[in-house]
Amino acid sequence: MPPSPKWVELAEHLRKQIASGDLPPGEKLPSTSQLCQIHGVSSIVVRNAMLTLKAEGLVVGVPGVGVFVAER
Amino acid sequence: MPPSPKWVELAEHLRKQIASGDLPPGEKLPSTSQLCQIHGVSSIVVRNAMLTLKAEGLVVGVPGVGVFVAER
DNA sequence: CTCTATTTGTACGTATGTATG
DNA sequence: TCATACATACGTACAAATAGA
Repeated sequence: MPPSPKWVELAEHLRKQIASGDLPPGEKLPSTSQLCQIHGVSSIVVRNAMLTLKAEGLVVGVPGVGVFVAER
Repeated sequence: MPPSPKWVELAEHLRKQIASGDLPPGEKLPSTSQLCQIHGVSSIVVRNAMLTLKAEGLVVGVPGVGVFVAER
């Protein structure tokens, strides 16, 4: 049972929140710094998770504003 | 016209090679170090490109061996 | 079978640029 | 103009897996 990487777990965590409606479309996610503090991880973990979620089209990053849940 | 990030260009470059058959399924891609040297980029660029391609299911990484083009 | 080299994967830190408010 | 926040980019280290001598 290979332990999942931190960034995978973070990505799945956010994916669940989006799927469950806890994070509705248009909702702003916590900032990178906030996610680092909340989950006790480094920026790389958050970075990789965001990169994956963006590649999946689940979230959209807006520079200077934040990362938002995609509309569809 | 926003200049595409290096890792996006690298990912698209590899994607084209896969789509065109230049890199057939099962083919081994150059190693991370090789890609860094070939394209004159850092490991982060290669890392992000690989992360994206793996998320898309286009390539499969095998630790200790290399990264291969997915079978389908 | 053991040792070593190679390669991928994960992880941390930091700097610069850009865009928004 | 300044503060905030995301995006890109570079460097490095360690662990695990595999192949080859």
